[in-house]
Amino acid sequence: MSTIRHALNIKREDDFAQWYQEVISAAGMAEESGVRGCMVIKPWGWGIWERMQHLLDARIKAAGVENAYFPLFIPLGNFVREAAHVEGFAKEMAVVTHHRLISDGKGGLVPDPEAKLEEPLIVRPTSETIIGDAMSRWVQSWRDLPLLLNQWANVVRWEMRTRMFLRTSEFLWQEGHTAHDSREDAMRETMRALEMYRAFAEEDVALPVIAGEKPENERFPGAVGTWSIEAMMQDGKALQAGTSHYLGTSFAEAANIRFQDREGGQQLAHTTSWGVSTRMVGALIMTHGDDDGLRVPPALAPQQVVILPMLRENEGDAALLEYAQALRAGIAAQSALGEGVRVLLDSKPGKAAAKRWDWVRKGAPVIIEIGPRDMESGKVSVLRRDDLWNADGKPAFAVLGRDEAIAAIPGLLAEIQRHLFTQAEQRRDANIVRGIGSIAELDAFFAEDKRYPGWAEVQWSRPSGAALDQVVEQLKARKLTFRNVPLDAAPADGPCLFTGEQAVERIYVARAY
RNA sequence: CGGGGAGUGGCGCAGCCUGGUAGCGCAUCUGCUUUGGGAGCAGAGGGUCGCAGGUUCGAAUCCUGUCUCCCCGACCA
Repeated sequence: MSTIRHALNIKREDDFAQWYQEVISAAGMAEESGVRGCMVIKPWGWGIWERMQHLLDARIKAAGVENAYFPLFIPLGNFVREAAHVEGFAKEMAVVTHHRLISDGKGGLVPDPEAKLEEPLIVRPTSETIIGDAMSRWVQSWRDLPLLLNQWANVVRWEMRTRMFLRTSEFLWQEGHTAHDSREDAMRETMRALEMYRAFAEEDVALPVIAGEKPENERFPGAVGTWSIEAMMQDGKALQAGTSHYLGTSFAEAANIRFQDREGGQQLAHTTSWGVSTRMVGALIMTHGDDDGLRVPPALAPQQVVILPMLRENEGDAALLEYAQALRAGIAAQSALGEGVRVLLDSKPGKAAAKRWDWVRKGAPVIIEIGPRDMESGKVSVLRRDDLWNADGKPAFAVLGRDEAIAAIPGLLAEIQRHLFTQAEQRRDANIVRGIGSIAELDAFFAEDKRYPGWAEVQWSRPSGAALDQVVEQLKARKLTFRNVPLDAAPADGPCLFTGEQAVERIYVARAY
């Protein structure tokens, strides 16, 4: 019944996976690189990641954490010291074995057998070991603690199955690494990072998340405890959007991070690590994207307002451009969401009506079109990307006076930011089921033909070891996973869904990326 | 890494079975027309058919290998 002609050729409900790729391509975010699992991030995708970096970096620094940079290559011997950690990553490691190429005599190049490295270098999959090595030198006394470090870097994990932004062989992230003089202080930092991620996701990415503890089987290799923020995508699947780990003293033991305490004794430091990656861009797409492309929350939009003058390639253009430039200057002088408004006057050749759809696909929050008639009457036509269509299937332009529009921009951007969040939050909350009392009810909720199964919050007795493995197998047979134990859940008040014993807490069950 | 599918101008595809020096739509460029909204008509440019071998007088097409992508599993942020 819809007369809307969407900006994309594929709808979410027809093929969510294809739609996801179409958004990335149509919005000019990234493309294939020819190297397995690696992507070229194009300016619009990079601009969004840069905004994420900027906002998250400010939060990291505000917590007193300092940025540093550690090498991409890690000596193999350095890496092997923490057993569980190594076992977790060994099967997906890229290894450098040579430092020179020679001609193969057939016009090609091969690694020079004479130039074999004595000790292979691994390409970092994460930097606990190499940062731990530095920490062991930097930490001598209790006065050196806490040591709070972060680095922005690329890492490589040789993944079997890759998807742009969600799981690439090389990805970009920040990894925080901290060392503390006590379990309590390290735990405080672990939870601080988790809360920082929750605030970043919800306030900046407009991504509603559930912060909680991962079950034992989902812990980071070598960690004592792992916490995550989990977000629901538009196909109902869960996506882990950030993690924070309390590593206990095992990494300190492996790297020999010891300090002299106030009484003169030697103690092992307690360490943490926490990270958010380019995967967050994938979360943004699958949360805010629609059948017209991406919708970028204003806080993350490289350009928040795009002005499109309706140029005619005639003598009237100069006056129209002047009118548009005055609008641009007026908007640029405004502040929204705590920063100067980022506004672009797109005066490249081409019809405004055609260029409009490019910016719709990119998801610029506000698009303003100006024609000669607008100019004559001192008006502009404003289009909100988060609310694109009128009931009649036409773009929902609002015609405002130019000064009126300039004054309205800060409030409009804040409203779009809020609207994207509440829209996602309502969709998520509408698709969480509580009070599931049996496996049969769980199966019914996740029935195959249901397009949008969402999540189930169930009560459980927190089994461990083999008992947990058994439950995990039960879920795996249903393509389900445990997500996390939410920090703010109601106390358990019934039997465990899996063991029948008294439940001790609530945990989310969902399909996951 | 196992099973399935696919790589042909920027994008989407046809041609392959039955070998004979490449085609369509969109996009691009030029001209004319149009001009408050995703323009119309005409013309033009652009591809050694993923890569490497092989069969053949001749390979996008047949054979072998290899790389990359997509879907489903196993694995993982």
